[in-house]
Parts: sequence; C-alpha cells; structure tokens
Amino acid sequence: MGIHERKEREKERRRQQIMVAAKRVFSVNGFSKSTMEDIAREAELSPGTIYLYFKNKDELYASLSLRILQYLNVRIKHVLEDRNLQPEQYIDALKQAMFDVYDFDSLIVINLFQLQSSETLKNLSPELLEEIIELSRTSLRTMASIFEMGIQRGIFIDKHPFALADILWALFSGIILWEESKKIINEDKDYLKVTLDLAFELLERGITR
Amino acid sequence: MGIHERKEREKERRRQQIMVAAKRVFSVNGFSKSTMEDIAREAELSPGTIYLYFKNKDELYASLSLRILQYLNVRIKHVLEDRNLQPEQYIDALKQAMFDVYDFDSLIVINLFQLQSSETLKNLSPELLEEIIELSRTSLRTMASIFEMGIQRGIFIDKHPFALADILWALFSGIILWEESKKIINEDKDYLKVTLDLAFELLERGITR
Amino acid sequence: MGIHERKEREKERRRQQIMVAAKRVFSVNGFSKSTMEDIAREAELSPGTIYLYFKNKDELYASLSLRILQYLNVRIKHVLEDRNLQPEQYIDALKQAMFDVYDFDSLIVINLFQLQSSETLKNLSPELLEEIIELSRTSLRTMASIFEMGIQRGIFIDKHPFALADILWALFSGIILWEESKKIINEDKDYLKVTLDLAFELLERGITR
Amino acid sequence: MGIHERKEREKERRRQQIMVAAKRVFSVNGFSKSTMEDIAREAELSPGTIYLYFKNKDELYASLSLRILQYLNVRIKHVLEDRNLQPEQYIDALKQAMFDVYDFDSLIVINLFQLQSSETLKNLSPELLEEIIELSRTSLRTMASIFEMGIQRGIFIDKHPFALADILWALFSGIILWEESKKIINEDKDYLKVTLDLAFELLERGITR
DNA sequence: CATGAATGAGCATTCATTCAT
DNA sequence: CATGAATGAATGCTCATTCAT
Repeated sequence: MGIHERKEREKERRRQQIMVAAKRVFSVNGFSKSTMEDIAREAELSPGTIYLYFKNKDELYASLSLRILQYLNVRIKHVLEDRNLQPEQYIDALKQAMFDVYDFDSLIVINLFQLQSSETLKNLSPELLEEIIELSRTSLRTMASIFEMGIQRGIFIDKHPFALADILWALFSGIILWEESKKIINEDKDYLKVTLDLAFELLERGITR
Repeated sequence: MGIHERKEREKERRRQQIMVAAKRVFSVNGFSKSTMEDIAREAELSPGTIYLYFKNKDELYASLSLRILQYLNVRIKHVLEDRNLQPEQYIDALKQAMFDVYDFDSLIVINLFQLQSSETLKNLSPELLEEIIELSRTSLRTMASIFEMGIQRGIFIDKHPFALADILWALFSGIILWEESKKIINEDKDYLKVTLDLAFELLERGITR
Repeated sequence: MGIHERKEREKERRRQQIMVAAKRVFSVNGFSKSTMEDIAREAELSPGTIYLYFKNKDELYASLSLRILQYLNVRIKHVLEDRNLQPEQYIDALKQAMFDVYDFDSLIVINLFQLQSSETLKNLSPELLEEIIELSRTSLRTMASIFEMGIQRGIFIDKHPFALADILWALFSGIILWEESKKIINEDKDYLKVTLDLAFELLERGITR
Repeated sequence: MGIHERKEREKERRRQQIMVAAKRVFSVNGFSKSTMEDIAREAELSPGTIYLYFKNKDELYASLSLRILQYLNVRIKHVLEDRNLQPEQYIDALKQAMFDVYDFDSLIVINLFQLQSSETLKNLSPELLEEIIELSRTSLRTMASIFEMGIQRGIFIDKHPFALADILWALFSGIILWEESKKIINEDKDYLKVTLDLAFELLERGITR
C-alpha cells in the first residue's frame, strides 16, 4: 500500500468519523439547532478540522443524505439485476430494499426531504449537488425499469412506470415521515413495520394485473 | 354586537392579516430564512405588533399548519357524514377532500412536516401543541371510521382501519413532498395531479375487496 | 419641527455617536485589530445597533474618511471663492485649509490611504464608494482651478494644474504620514508643523514665477 | 567553504524564496487578505516551513520592507559619496535613487507605510524592529548630510537639513501613494513619472539658493 | 529540516425578542 | 394598541500558529 493510498484512506476515515458525529447530533437536535461546535465536540475534533473535510454546514448535512441515496441506489440495482426473482417477487424485493435503507439510517431518510429546499441547496457545491441529483435520477430510473419489465411480462397493470416508481418512493418515505411525526403528536406505539407491510401489500394488490 | 365582541373580531382580523403575510413569506423563503421583519413588512405592521398576536416565530408558523389541519378535519368529517355517498365512492370523496386541502394551501402541507420536528415543537405553547395533537388525532380517527364503515359493509378488505388511514395520509403527503423535491432535482414536468390520481386509483384497487 | 424631522436628527446624532466612538477605537488599534464590539462598548451601544446605522465594518470605517473629504472639499472651495485674497496668498490659504483638515481629524487623514485598497473598497456600498470618488475628484478639480487661475494671472509657473494639485496633496499627506511613522521608529520630537511650514514655503518658492 | 557556511547560504536562499513569494502574494491581496497558506503555496512550501524562517506573519511582512530600506540606504550613501557629482546634481541624483527604489519594488514602497502602524509593529521582534528603526535613521541622516553639504557650499538655502530630508522622502512617498489611490478612485492615466519629475523640479527650484 | 493536519481563539454579523414611548 | 429602535446572545467560519511524524 503506497503512502498516498494510506493517506487517502486516513482522510476517508476522518470524513466518516465526522459524518457519524454529525448524524448523531443532527438526529437529536435537527439541522438548525445543531451547531458546528456540537458536532466537533461529538467527533472529538476542533471546529476548524471539520472545515478541512466539509465546505460548510450545509454540505456536511447533504453528504449524509448522499450516503443514503448511494445505498438505496445499490440496493435497487440489485433487485433489477437479480436473475433469481420470480416476477411476483419484485415488489417484495423492493420493499426489502427500502426496509434495509431505513435500517441503515432511519433518521437520514427523514432528512432527505429537508435537504431538498432551495434554501439548503444554494450553499452546496455544484459537484455535490450534481451527485445528489444524479443519484436520485438513477434510483428512480432503475425502479421504473423494474416496473417496465413487470408490465412487459404482463405482471403489472399498464401504467406509466415512472409514475409507479414515484408512488412507491412517496409511499415509503411518506409513511416513515408520518410515523415519525406520530411519535411526537400521538404517543402511539411504533406501528411502522406493520404499516409499511400493509402499505406494500395494498400496493401490490393494486398494481398487479 | 357588544364592544367586547367587536374587539375580538378586530383582533381576529389582525391575526389573519399576519398569517396571510407569514404564509406568503414562509412559502418563498422557508422557515429559517424568513425573518420576523420580513413578515412584518409584508403585513405592513411593525415587528413588535406581531408579538402581540403570536407568542413567537415558531408559534406563528405552527398556527399556519393548524389552519390546514382544521380544514382537513372539516372536509373529512363531511365525507363521513355524507349520506348521499355510495360505498364505493368513499375513496374518491377522500381523494377530493385531500385535493381540496392541497388547493387550499399547497405549501403549508409541505410545512406540516417541518413542524413536526422536536426542534420546533419545543417552542410551542402547550395549548397550541395540544390543539395540533388533538386535530391530528381527530382527523385520523375520522378517516379510520370511514374505513371501518367500509369494512363492515364489505366494501373494503378487512385491515386495521387506523393503519389504512395512516397509509392514505402518508401516500398523499409523500407524493406532494416528492413531487416538490423533483421540481428541484429533476426538472420534470409537473406530474403531481397525474401521480396523485394514479396513486389513489391503485390504492382503491388494493383496498377494495 | 415635524416628527419626521426630529427623528432624522436623532438618527444623525446616533450616527455621529458611533462615528466618534469608531474614530477613537480605530485610532488606537488600527482597523483590523479593532472589533465591532470594542466600538460598540466605546459608543455605549450594543453591537447590533451599529449595524442599524452602518452596513458593515468597512463601511463604518469609510464613512470616517468621507467626513474628512467633505471638510477638505468645503475648505478648498472657500479658498477658490474668496474674493479678498491677493494672488500671492493662495498657497498660504491652501496651506491653512489643509492645516485645518489636519486639526479636524489628524488620524483619519492617515486612514484615508488605508481606505483606498481594493481590499477594503470591495465591501463598500456603491453609493458610498461613488460619494468618496466624487468628493476626491471635486477636491482635486477645485485645487487645479486655483492653480489655473494663478497661472493665468502670471503668478505661478505654467505647469499642468492638475499635476500641481496632486503634488500639493501628496506633499501634505506624505508629510503627515511620515511624521506619524517617525513617532514610532524614531522617537523624534514632533516636528510636524515645522516641517509642513517649510514644505509649503519651498513649494511656494518653487511654484511662483 | 565550510559545511556551516554552506548551510547558512542554503538558509538564506530559502528566506529569499519565501520573501519573493510573499511579496507577490501581498502585492496582489494586501496584507490582511493574504494568508500564510497562500504564501506557502506560492513558495511551493508547507505553511510550517515558513515559520522555520520567519517568526510570524508580521515579521515576514516587515522583512520585505526592510529590504527596501536597505536598498534605499545603499543608494543614498552612493549619492553622498559620489565624488564626481557637481553640487547642482545632488537633487537629481537623489531623485534617481528614489526612482530606482521605486523600480526595485513599487508595491513594497506602499506597504512601508502600512507597516508603520502601531498595529503591525507590536508583533515584531525587538531585533527586527531595531533594525528597521536604525535603517530609517541612517537613511535620513545621510540625506540630511547631503543637504548640509549643499548648504555649506552655498547651493541650497539655509534650512534645517533634517527637515529637508523629511520633505524629500515625504514628497516621494506621498506621490506614489497618491497616484496609487487615484488609479482606484479616478480612472486617470498613469501620470506617476510625470508628476514625480515635476515635483522634484519644483522642489529643486524651491530649495536652490 | 520539512511537513501539513489539527488546532481553537477570535470576530463579524444576524435576528428573535423586548420595551420605552 | 402599535411602534421600531435597541438589544445581545448565538454561531458559522477563518486562519495564524503548532507539533507529531
């Protein structure tokens, strides 16, 4: 392993260290109530150091969302490319992918939406913004491909695949958000998995020819 | 009309004036980038005056969401109590109710979620918080009642009515949020109504026995 | 006196109060070592208040220079328009004008130069910048007019009046700067007035036909 | 050449390398907007290395001025010691010396003044400060000697030689500064050499018996 | 000697909120 | 009631300087 490579790895480790701390702090306090000093303290670093790895607060925040999108993207691709799946298993596989994304980082799924305000986007570097946009597009496109394939094989009803992809994603994230809200306003038990299961079941019934 | 009553009415008019201005400002700039001075200028009042009618910025913001919840609540109640509806028309009626809520104030639907971060909720007065919670509960309960009725009449499949209500609301708001996000990241055409229609259609297929 | 007028006067008083404090602080610590909090403390105001009257630190600083330029401009105009002056008295009158400027605010004369770095100028509002530029131009033009008149009357040697104006101003400010520097590096006595007197005497000899 | 001597030479080379880079960076951005990292990058060194050769930023900056002072000092000494000069050529020779100083490093002449604010001087090491003071004194003393000689020979009018030296230097630097300022505020053509020539001509007329 | 990652003190600026008029 | 000037705490970010390697 060359010296350069080791340094790169070290640098990446630091980025991860900061992101882990940031995730923890943002999760507890939300974006605007979290200070860079809080994050620095959590990461056991000085505020200045964070700025060696992230351009500003918004970009640090966005990079957390980026990670989730990357993970989502990979998981969805696997579904599309899985040759072992029977046609009727696609919805289930997608459900599982989304469950995994949620398990990977439940709070950041919620933050993905806060991210997408022009307010925040203005402070992002063009490269990061482009990456986020590109990943979102790719994920949707892949989901649409799955539906298209299903339609061609006569499994799914003949509706616009992109719209189906949108609905799937909206349903998933909407439920997560809503359950999160209910924790605050309703003190209900945690029905999340139940609700998600039911939602996907209904969707499958609705979508299947 | 007594003097006291007239004063009350005048006071309410002022509150509305401020809320209209606040809605406009929050819609354009988002919560954290909107200043109380912006809102005061829009309302053609002084900053100090706003504090005579709203305890603080968070509460002003929350009161906007409250209005939407109140409207939603009323519309859903109408659906439940509408004796002219055929059983199979309930989903359609709910869809129409939600469309109306969206038309009433599309941006505030989005904001409803930002509201529901512990960040914001901490600054609300207990009374306002209680009101929001109560309204949310009532709306859900009413929706659940509709589904329960449908189940008893054998129209809908026999699933937990509260979960169905959750899914309906999550689907609706998830799509709105997602389409809003897509405007930024995807430059797509505005598919909102199309997507919503399709989503409700699928849901109806999925839920109907 | 109308209410509006009184308010305007009050506002101007505040500006003056801040400028006086700023002048004192900048004089002691220089620009970059002076903090807005120092100035606020000196003015017995809060930091935020300063920003109600001045856009930023640079602009507060520049406004001090502006005052000097305004004063200089007025004094030079008086020289040009003084019908009682004998031709040979113009240089003396200009000298007196510059002495007065120096007495008005010795330290800010020095700062006039620091102001004119592109570094500082970038943060100024276009209006303030334009005002400074215009005043500088006008002052020079007026000085040049005086020399032109002297040349036409055969008192001064026939040299470019604008160059003469430049030299006069450069000599004056150069001496002030230099004497100021000498205080630090040389612990000399304060020869300023002596040096200035001699300089003007030499200049007069040099310039007079 | 001993090993020690070679090391000394190598060390001096590094100092020069850094100073050249620093001069370039300071010239473009001014003192406070130039960062040590900028200078390090320009010198193709790391920030830490600069601190092996210069105590701090202020001292690096001051050392640039020191170079100019050294050069000025040498050139003036040459004038004093030039046995070939006719009496009436002294002013001309001094003018030429100053022109050369200006050509040597026009921007640092300007910076000499910024240096001479108590702001900067406080951070200098006593030795460097002493060196600067000593050089300034010597230069002035040498100039004064020239004038004294001229007075004794009946060429110049009988005025305080030290004051004459001050005026000469102030005139020179004042014009350079002023022309620099005019570039920003006045969009004028570059009259510098013309103005300087005229100024020295006037001074010569004024000073010569 | 050289490095450059890490530091952390320092500061300009903002803005929700108050209160004397 | 209404005002809007004043407040001052809060915070993102910078950068000269250090020091372990």
